[in-house]
Amino acid sequence: MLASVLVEYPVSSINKYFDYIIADDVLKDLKVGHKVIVPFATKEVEGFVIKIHNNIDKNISYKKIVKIVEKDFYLNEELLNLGKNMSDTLICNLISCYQVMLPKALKASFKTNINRKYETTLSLNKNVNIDEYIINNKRNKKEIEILNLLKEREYLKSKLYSQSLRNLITKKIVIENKYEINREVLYEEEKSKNIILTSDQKNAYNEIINSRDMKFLLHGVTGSGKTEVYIELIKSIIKSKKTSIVLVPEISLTPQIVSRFKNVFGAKVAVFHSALSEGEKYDEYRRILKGEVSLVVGARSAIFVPLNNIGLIVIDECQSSTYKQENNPKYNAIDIAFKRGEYNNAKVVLGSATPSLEQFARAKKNVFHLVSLKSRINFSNTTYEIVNMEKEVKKRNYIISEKLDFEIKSALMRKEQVILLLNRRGFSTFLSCTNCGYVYTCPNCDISLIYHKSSNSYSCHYCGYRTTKTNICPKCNEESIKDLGLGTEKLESLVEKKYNTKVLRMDADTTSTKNAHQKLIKEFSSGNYNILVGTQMISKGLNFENVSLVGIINSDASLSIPDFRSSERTYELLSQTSGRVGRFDLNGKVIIQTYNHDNYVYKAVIQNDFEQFYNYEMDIRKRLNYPPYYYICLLTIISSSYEKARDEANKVRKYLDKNLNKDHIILGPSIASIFKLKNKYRFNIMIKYKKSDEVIKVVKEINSIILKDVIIDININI
DNA sequence: AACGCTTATCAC
DNA sequence: TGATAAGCGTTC
Repeated sequence: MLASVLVEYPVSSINKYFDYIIADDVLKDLKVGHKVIVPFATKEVEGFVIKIHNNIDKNISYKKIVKIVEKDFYLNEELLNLGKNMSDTLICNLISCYQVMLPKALKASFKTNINRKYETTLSLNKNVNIDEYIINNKRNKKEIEILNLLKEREYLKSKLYSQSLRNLITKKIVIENKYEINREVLYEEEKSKNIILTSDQKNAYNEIINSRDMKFLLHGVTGSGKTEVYIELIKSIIKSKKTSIVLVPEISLTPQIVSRFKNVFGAKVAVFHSALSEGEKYDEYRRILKGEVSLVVGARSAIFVPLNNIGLIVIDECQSSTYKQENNPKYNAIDIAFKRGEYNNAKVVLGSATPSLEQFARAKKNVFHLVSLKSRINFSNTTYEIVNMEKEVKKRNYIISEKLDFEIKSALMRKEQVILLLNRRGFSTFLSCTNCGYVYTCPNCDISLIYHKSSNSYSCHYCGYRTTKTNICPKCNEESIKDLGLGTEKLESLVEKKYNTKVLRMDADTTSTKNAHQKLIKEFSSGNYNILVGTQMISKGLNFENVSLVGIINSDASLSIPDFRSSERTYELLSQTSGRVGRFDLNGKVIIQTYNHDNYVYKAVIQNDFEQFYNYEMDIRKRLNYPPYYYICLLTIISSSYEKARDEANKVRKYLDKNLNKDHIILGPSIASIFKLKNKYRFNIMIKYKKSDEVIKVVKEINSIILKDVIIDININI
């Protein structure tokens, strides 16, 4: 027999099967989906068995499979088909689709050892008369001490480890029992709070459970208690002996939410998030394989867990862009959820206070069954105010307006806490020479460098380039580099001085170490700090009882990003951030500073009116042929040579014009928004389309028409 | 991706 | 003429 093996090199030139002979001793265990080691050219590599067959080609001299990597691990039929489908629709290598499904410990490319964890306990050898041994070895006090302990009960080897113990083991007086253990994911236990659903939640639950529909959008304002509905749904799924997956954006996958599920479902839950070590992830994965798990809670890649008999998939905060993977395979976990839902006949529930336009549009067209949660639980009054910064600038208030200043002062006086949101990290946002006007840019990218005071360096947020701070202009050699613009670091020190109070900063720079995110949240909620300054990472999911004021310093930054989704993202950011106040007894205030006060986004935000925003934005999308009216495929042509990138991009455009029919709108090539990145030049071509089949067929062939050293990045359905 | 094999390039 | 670099094609 032969096995078709997909070798674990994610390269397009070997994105195909190689056949190997299956020796009899391997054949008895081998399953399709198993991982195997095979000789490949001069080396041995890992690969997946895709097919077992008997079509022998006499012209090929076959090699033999060396061995199965792990007998109890194989990709099941569902996942094998899913990977195939991903590779076809996303236009990427098949092997990378399988790799993305696995924890790192099962990937060949991950060379450090992630082993199973074992524990060794000790017990006495029952065939030896211990008392007799003790009498004969009276002088050996240490040994006798150990033996007396072991008479009572078993001990861990690590607890009693000594030379005497080693002697006892070699003499076979004491026996070692080695067994495998799981690394445990710790969580905080809650005093069992019996959840009683509100009538609103009960209705939502019933509507989902009793409906024959399979796809739902649970639209509930911030704080309307979606999680309780999820938990109730999962309970009923477990009762019917089925399993569930809950996806959460990484950022909101905090210990709070984890312990919430753990407290209800106990050992039946497996958790996947970035704070776990690879070993812990591996153990959680194997618990699923063993069938010990009926609920998986995790971020994006948890959608691929090998659960059988799935009855429910929940995607919380479904508007989040983190469900789309940025690098290959560029899958969207929500699309995968629907695929797995269909295969398993499972209900898929998207939940959000601010669903994406595409999602809400589908709900309106009854592609998704819309379920609304309207009433907020335990919410007090929140008032909104828009501050026109154009007027403030005339009063020389560049950063904090009169109104915000007043509110901060009164909140601090009442001993309440304040959150200030600024969506730019670093100290300053650009560096410029006051003498010659030179702007300090990254040598590898077409991006201005950002000054970080804490590390005293200039750094590029795109390629990671760093250089130490200097005031000398590299162009005119004058000592006249000035840092301009406002970042979280500068805001932190400014606010600290202005209000003479303790300020905590939370952004990618202060949360890069393990569990730092969690520590900072604890610090702030314990009341050690009065003001929290942060980027968008503070906008989601955090609940602080004592926060009564949220100030959004420069909401225009997010609005002016050149992307058709910038209004939508701004609406989401603002309404999510507003949800940080008034969650408990305190009345909340939200102050939004902007230079575009008459923009429709603000009007919808202060009225908390998603539908108003939706209608306005949909009208724009329709006029400009953007999603949900058209799908978008973005091609990026990348080369270290400017001319090559430009010429190949033009070539691609001509090819598309020739092969795609007139229903497609093709734009470009245009210079990418970051034209030069990591020393490579980038051109974009955008295809707007209604049906994906033809686009996929045509785009798939692009690789064969362009130069081999030019990279084409394909992003279908962005 | 990684390796071996063929072919181009250059100093002498 | 050899020695090294660059390009190319193969991997069951």
